[in-house]
Amino acid sequence: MHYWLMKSEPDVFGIDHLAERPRQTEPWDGVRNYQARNMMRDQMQVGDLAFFYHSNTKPPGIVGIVEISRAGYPDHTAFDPNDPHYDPKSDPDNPRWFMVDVTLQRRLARKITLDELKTRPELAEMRLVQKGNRLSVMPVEPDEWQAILALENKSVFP
DNA sequence: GCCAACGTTGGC
DNA sequence: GCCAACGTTGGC
Repeated sequence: MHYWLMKSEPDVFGIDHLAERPRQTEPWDGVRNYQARNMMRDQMQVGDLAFFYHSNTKPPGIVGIVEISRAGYPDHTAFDPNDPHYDPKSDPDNPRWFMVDVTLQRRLARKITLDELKTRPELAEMRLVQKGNRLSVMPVEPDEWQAILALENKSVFP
């Protein structure tokens, strides 16, 4: 059992989109970063939980929790020349990119913003708040996971 | 829209 | 194997 954080731009695919999908489940496709791929391919397991993070929006932050409902399998969008995530170097016999399926578990009671996470001393080591971080899929330590959940029902950051 | 901080590519 | 050029991410 591992904890994760997964970023998506709400204009492209946000938590509202996930909520509208059949069984509230969707493949997490289009990831084209090797570190992120390795985690999805090798480490994510069915039953793992991940924070759903909205990036490139105002303000960025965590908006929900998803469960990994299918472990790593080839990202077929890499095989489709008409797909924006097409990668000619990936082929079905030797796939380069992998994805997992995520299922919405619940929305958070409120958005926990990046700004708020940055103010918490207990989260100072979190990957998300480190300078220059760009990973779209990253591990979350169990104590960080609990610390973030504990913020959910506190009054909104002043 | 800007741009810093990466990550990838490809010539050499 | 180095590294300059280029492309992308994502906060601001």
